[in-house]
Amino acid sequence: MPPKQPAVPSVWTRPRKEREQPALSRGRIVTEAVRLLDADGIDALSMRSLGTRLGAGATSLYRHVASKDELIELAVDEVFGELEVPAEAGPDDWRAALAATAGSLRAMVLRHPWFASVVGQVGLAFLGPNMMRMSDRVLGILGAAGFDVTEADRAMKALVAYVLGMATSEAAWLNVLAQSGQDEGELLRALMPAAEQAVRDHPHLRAFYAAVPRQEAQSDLARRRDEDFDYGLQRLLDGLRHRLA
Amino acid sequence: MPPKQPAVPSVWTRPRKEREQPALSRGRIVTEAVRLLDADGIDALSMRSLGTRLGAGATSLYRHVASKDELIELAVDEVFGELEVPAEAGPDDWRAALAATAGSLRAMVLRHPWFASVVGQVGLAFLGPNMMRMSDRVLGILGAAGFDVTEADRAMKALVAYVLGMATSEAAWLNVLAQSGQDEGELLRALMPAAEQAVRDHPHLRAFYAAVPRQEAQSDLARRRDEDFDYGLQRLLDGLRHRLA
DNA sequence: TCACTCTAGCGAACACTGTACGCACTGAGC
DNA sequence: GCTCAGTGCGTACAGTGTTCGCTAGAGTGA
Repeated sequence: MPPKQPAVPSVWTRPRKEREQPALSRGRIVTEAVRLLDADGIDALSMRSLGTRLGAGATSLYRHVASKDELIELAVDEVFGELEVPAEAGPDDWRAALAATAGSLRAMVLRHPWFASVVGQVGLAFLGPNMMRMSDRVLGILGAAGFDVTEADRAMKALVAYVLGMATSEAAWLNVLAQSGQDEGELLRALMPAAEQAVRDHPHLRAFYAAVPRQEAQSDLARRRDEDFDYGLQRLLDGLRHRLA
Repeated sequence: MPPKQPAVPSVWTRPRKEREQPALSRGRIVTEAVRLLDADGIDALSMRSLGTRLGAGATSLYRHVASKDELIELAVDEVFGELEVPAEAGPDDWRAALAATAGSLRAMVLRHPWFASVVGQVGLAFLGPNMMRMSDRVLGILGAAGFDVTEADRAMKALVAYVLGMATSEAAWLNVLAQSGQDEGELLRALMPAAEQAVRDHPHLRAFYAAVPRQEAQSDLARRRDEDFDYGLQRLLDGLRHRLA
């Protein structure tokens, strides 16, 4: 047994585990889970690893969280809190407002690459408060643009599906990239021979591969991804505008 | 200890494991994996459960497959083999061809609901032969429609992103539905009170909820999903056509 | 026929996983 | 002081993916 604490503990010699508040809480757990996921990816998240990060045992977490699946749902909604959606828009700037929303959503996914690997499991069936807030705003923007209720809902679903689909595949590529430990250009060049081999019997794919420049700086690769994303987004917005006219 | 086998085994009492051919093969493993996934979902797929289904031990699989992740990638590409893409199309029917492709892709995902939960992990970084075949054809259709190489690639990415995003969220909902064991209408009605509660502070969401009919037959629910999917698809195709004009 | 190599399959083992259960402790209210 | 609810944790269980070294048989060449 260690000796008893002095009656008046100094700031330097206070008990290591200062039990100020309940110490563990849903909020703290979820925040730390997101931190862990961001840093080390989905495979690194285990109840034990998260517990030790919080200075707690693994099973203590279950007092605040029903299961690992629920924890992940909470982490997903936590991340949705970062989303920036214009509070409202008029019939003239709905397009800009939606584009900004889409950009913010994509950036959110790319900031948290693990998001891609769980979005399919948790689906959007789980309706966290943050996600509801953003849905409501997007519906508002579309309503102000002139869409009726059910069409606004469909337009929103389409936008979200496009952005998540696009960002998901980007994030999956970034995950591969991170695990390879290589530079993006290096990795691309390393994969090139296999790709050229596989593409031999596919004329259109081959034509595309032939057209893409062989050596590109990192910034060019990133810009190309931005353009890829923007292209489809603009086509979808064009289609929606055409619907209004 | 069970008694030894008789010296001359009859047809009825021959060793259970008749070793005809190599018995295990990459192909057989992948096919059975897809069957298992379709029947019992992603959580039911373990190397041991798959092994026993094939009348083999878990570790035997590793002679034919490098890891569980690789197995899943193979299963994904196997499923891509079901995709039906028109071999070619002219400048007048590219839109119909793309719509058919999109429908086939969506149907494929819904036939294999586990697909949604792995598509984010494996991404589209993995380029299996079946997926390359379909990419090549889609690029061909878009090229014939009048898009240049890089724009065709962007259009294809957008289409696939939209369809997968949409189908993924549908499949996730279907997964929840299947696990609940309830009828879709029942489950919706069961969730309604919580949804109305959560929606209280969100006027636009509330308006949408108010507009959706309370009691719908299963066929109506399915038709509504089809329409949701079609709406975004048509908007995207509109945007692409507008780009050509 | 023998000896040799090669390979598919397997059993045991390892390091982990998510989670159920019951005990220990703490602080609040009476 | 006593009770009681709530918080944390140690142990345990059933299961995971994967490694390693063994076995039994097929194929090959002499």
